[in-house]
Amino acid sequence: MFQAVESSISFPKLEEKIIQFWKERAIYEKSLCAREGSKPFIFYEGPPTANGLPHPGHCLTRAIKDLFPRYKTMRGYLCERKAGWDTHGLPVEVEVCKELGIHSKEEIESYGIEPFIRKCIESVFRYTQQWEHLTERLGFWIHLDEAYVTFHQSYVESVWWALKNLFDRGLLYRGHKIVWWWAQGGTALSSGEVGQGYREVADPSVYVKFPLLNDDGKAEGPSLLVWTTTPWTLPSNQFVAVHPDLEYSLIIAGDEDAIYGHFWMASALVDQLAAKVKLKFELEAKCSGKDLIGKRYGAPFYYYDSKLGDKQGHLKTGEMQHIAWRVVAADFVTVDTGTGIVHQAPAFGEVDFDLLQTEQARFVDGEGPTLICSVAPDGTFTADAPDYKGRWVKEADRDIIRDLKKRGLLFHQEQFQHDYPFCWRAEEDPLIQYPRKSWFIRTTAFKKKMLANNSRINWLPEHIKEGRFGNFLETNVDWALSRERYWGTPLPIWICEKTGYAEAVANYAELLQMPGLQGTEVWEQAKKKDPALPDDLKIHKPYIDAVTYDSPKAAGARMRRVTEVIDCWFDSGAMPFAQWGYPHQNGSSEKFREQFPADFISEAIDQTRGWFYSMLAISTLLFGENDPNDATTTEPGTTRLADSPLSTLPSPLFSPHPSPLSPHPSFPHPFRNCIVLGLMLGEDGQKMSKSKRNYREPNDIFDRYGADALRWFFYANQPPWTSIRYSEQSIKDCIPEFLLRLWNVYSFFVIYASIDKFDPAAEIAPSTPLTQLDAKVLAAAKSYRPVGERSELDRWILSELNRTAAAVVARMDEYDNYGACAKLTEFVDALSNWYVRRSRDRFWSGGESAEKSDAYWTLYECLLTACKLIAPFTPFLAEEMWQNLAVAAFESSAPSRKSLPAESVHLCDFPTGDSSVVDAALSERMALAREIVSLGRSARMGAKLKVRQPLKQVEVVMVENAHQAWLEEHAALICDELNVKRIEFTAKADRYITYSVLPDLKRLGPRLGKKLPAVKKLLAEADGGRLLAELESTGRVALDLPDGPVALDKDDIQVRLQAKEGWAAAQGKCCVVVLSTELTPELIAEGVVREEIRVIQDIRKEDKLQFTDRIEVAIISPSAILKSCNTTEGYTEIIRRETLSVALHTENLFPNVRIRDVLIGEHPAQLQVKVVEPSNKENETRPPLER
RNA sequence: GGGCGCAUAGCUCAGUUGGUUAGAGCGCGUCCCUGAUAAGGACGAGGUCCGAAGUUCGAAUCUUCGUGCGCCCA
Repeated sequence: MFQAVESSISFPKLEEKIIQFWKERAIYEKSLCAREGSKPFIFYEGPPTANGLPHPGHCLTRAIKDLFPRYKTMRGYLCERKAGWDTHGLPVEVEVCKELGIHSKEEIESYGIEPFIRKCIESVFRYTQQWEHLTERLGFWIHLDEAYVTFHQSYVESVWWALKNLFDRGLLYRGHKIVWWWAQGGTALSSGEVGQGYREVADPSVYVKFPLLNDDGKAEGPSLLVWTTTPWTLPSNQFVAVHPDLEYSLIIAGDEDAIYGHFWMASALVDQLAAKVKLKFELEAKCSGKDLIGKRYGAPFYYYDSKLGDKQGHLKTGEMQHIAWRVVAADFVTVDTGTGIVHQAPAFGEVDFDLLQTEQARFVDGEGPTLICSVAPDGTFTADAPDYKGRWVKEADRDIIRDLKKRGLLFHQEQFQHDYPFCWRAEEDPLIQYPRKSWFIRTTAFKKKMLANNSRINWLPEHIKEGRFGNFLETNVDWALSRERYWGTPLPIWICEKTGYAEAVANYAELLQMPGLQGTEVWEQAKKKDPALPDDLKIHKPYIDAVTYDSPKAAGARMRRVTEVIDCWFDSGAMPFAQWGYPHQNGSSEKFREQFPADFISEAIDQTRGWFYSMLAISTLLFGENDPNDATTTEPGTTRLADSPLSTLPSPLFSPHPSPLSPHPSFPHPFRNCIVLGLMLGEDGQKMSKSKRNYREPNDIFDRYGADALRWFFYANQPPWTSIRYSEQSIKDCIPEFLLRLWNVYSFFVIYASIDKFDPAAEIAPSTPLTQLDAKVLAAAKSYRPVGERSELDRWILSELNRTAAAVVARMDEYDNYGACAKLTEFVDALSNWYVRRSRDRFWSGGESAEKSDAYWTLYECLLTACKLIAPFTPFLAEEMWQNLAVAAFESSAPSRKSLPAESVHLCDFPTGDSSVVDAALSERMALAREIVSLGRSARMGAKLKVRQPLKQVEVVMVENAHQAWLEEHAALICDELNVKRIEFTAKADRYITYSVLPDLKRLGPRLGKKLPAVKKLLAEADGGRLLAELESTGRVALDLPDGPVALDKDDIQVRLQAKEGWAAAQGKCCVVVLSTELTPELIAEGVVREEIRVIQDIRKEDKLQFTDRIEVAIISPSAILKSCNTTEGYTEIIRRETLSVALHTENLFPNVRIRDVLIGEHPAQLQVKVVEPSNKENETRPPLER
């Protein structure tokens, strides 16, 4: 038997109970064991950082990550879920700095790297507990206790292995990178930090003349006019850039008194500049940008002139060319601002630097231009620029401009408003772009492969593939890997202090084997001093920096580790193999091979250039693809300047550490399907932020509404990739809309099943295997009839059930949770608002009948299947229902049974739908019946006729009569729902309606084209009835258009019905429903009887009577109709039966019973209700009286 | 500044390959039904489908431009 269902349900409480149940019974573990040996479904967890508190956005990610593994597990796959934590990186350091009240690198160093790093470890796990609690509370099943952690030695060594592989293949090299540099703090800022610091400022903007040189190197003729907002970069000028396809003009600028300039500039900007400087610009000549390329000009400052002014180098083509102060071509030159001639100082701009590299590549090695930089890392001029030595660059702007003016090079000067980044930690410090030595991964050499890999990934939404992610790969630049920081995976490269020879080390053990090893005692002593020090720290800074060994290249020289750590995105991107400690951990090769690549990952869209990229790049570089024809090529201009002597690129298939993945896996890897989630915004549409308090703490949501409500909100309210606005109301609404509606059906079932002692256990033989408790199992029950023998309503809902299951499976297999949820919502609505509603009489009927037991078996099956269907979505509710409907139902008979229903719904197989039970025609017909009912109600509304008032008849006019016969057979159902005596289907009903004939535009559009509007007009104006008659007799409708006749057949047109005025009628898409409004005394009396029943039932409820309590009723009224109803045998019998009254008194009131003044319809009455058999145990469990 | 995305009812969001009267839920209003009852249903009001131009017989849907917002990158 079933356990009684609480009348008021608290989902949060229920969920806490279920969590305990899962834990005690180890259900998650069992769900894995049950699938041992099955096909794997591979999931990767993108590691979150636990040094901040989780917010609702994290719930979304975790909810989606939970859904598909649960679903796939129920579909029979083995889906292991290994958690992970991202622990390195700048955000951690920033948190610690905040805590310590410091922020510069110097302050960190004076605090001490060793204690600083220990603080980092503490910080990383500060909120672990909250994260773990959230994970559990949300119902996200994942192995937290086996989580991979990016700072663990095993993990770091996997990263080292990967880096050594890349290094040995020449893919990891040293070069320069232009970074946003905080000169005062001596630190590069990450792009996120730079982005925070933009503000609008006015900077000096100068137009400067660079005189062109003739063949003798003399400045005689015109100049080039360049524009810049950073005068301090002019001393480091190396080139100017023009666009080869733009038109340039040679201008003489002056007024009546003098000529102020003779220069080239882009033609498109001439008028604008002339207006600005209020001078007359006389056009002397025009040329194309191409014609300027290669021309030499005089450097704006002399500082490097003596060394480089006349210096030439050999081009790779064999010719000679000057290496500096030359016009070069560049696509990035525009005519938006400035002069179309762009000053290039490669030290202080990324595009400028790229251009320098392109130039370098044209020259023979060693003969090309090198970087000019007259600024020191602290942002002051070096001795290279003696006039300004030691002065802060921004502060020197004014004097630089003055100097240019003095030398006649300044053409114009103004203030320029633009956005410029400042340091977020020191608001007054502007950032400058500055070159730093950096280590790079040569990802550009794998661009084609990454694109090929990407093209085979199933991205959701699809536009990510060609859009954001594809574009990002197209503009790929080498990955700047190193960070001049402290808390991160140390770059495992040791360099000979004498020769510069470098080598990579794959793991700690390998390092310990190195000749002449020294420095490990630093770690050992620290550990001795503090045994609590985690061993994983020994391969971190500062300990690892102390480890040195003999150089193989120079006797007596030491190999020392480079000081940098690496970008923490490399850590997380290495997780496909690093999570197993591959290749050094025992068994890691097998594990890696088995769990690679992932079938499914999901993160938010901000991970496009983060985790999604780092995973794809690392996997593509390390594991490639088994395609011998796919040679890699280096794209010109995209590689960085390499300091390392490795200039030739070995094939990526070559590896000194052969991969155990042999042959190399096919693309895509390391992930096949990726759901890119939208960002979750706060209640106000802004980014969620703690200080704005525009969202609620996850725990608070769980306590108020429950995890199922939150999950359903995520899955069912919108496709997961739209940005979701946190909406408390929407989460709340999920409860009545879905959870509670299903719960009500479930509770209805249990209430009636208990009253009627519907007991599946008593009917199914002990030997029957019960595990799945699906239709096949239920069929073994004694009173279970084959679906085909049941009523239409039963067949219909079972058809809907199986159709829904098939549809949900189809959607979920395509990772479309939103579509799947829509199907589930539709089914629960059908079950609740039509099946149960229409079956209520059968459940309420007394005694036993085949129809009643059909209703139980049907609803039972629907609920059992539904709780499996919703299990991945709302796992708690599903479990609660299963525990009662399946587990508790068979508990009492358990000892005698061979098998029991699955211990948990999450151990069940996911229903896929039985197509033999699906009846599409029936679905269509029932939908029609529902529409007729809906229209009937609408017509009643219009005529102000309450549903409780019975009517004589309803007439239904149909557009098509295809389903008429079926509807006639089910007239009773419609009559009952509409409370009418008779239903009539009318083919021709010119009395009630007019016909209009509409063209089928989809069909006729391509055929008729421009004639269509005329056809539309003719049909609209014509008499629909006449056209239909013509169609019926001739099979077609002939129309005379101005440009010739057109014939339409039956398929070309659609018929619409329109109810005429004056009838209680309502029209829908395919029919019109007309009510008969005539009321006879009998109908009125019946209406009164129904009113009276409702009033008595209300009182029963109000008095909290048991369902089965018998009552006596006394009613006294001056109303003749009421009196007559209450004394007419036929009516009193109905009243007594429906209200379980043993007697209906109309003469006297009872003494000592509450008298109620009520309105029965519009008839006043005094009414009393008295229980005749007080409720007791025996009474409660007794079935209702024979009624 | 560049790339990508979004913009539909008061709110949260759907809208399949272009097709006739653009939908759902909530909220609001008017009612109804009711022993599933702190549910359920019907009806109504509420729309410049962000704006402009274009393609087309026909545009919320396709194209171009613009505006606003978000993310990523500068």
